[in-house]
Amino acid sequence: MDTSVICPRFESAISLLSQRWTGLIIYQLLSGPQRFSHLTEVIGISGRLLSERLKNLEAQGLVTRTVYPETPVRIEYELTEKGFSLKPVMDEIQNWSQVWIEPIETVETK
Amino acid sequence: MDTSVICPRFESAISLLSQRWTGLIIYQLLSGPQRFSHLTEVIGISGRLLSERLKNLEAQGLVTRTVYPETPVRIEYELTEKGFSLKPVMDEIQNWSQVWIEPIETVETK
DNA sequence: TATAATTGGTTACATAAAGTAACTAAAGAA
DNA sequence: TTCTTTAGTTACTTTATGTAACCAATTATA
Repeated sequence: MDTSVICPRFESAISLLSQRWTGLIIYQLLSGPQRFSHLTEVIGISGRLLSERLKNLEAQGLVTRTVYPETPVRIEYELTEKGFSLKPVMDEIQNWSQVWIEPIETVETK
Repeated sequence: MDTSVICPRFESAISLLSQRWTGLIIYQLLSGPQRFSHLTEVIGISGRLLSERLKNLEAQGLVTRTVYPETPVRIEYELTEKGFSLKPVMDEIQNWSQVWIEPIETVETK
């Protein structure tokens, strides 16, 4: 009987990316620090879940949260080195999608 | 106001990988055709969900299902070219995990 | 002074997805 | 006939996600 198990580190990494929205958030932050409200608009995620995901990502050291006490307050989320180093992963997903996903797949008119 | 939207093809690809277990199933099948029961054991997924995921993957052209009418019946799941071409994505996730994930990861995604 | 506007959230509740365990079909073996 | 094996399915519980209303802090406006 084959008792081999999938590499725990790989499993941990993929469980991170398997969480809904997390991949998109990281992908979006690759283009630079962004505010909470901007992320909700661009990604199409609710405040509730974005808040939860960003807290997780912060706790895992992928994202930093910076408060700028302006008026109104500005809070920016930015990838750490750990977070930014997922760029090659995102690039490969991008490459794959350009080759294998139809352009008109899942295009909605809201 | 910034009306830019994330690339629909990328979004489609990442929504595929964001589905729980899907990434692990593809990763596991990269090492060759495998049977239903073997996948459940190695991945640690229930029959119910594995069945559902494999149907999805087949419908999306990532996996093929082959019946060998032996005794007992043998059914093998195998990546198509489309499925196998996700290898570079998996490789990059693997690379990242080796660098950034602790061998004994204690951070939970709650 | 009271009201409004803006950002960055949180709360409460409904719905969808995932986890669990028992069950089934088919087909040959005992 | 009953048992075993593979490959699932069904019924039910628990968890995650979607939705919309609400809140706190801060400053501008009537």
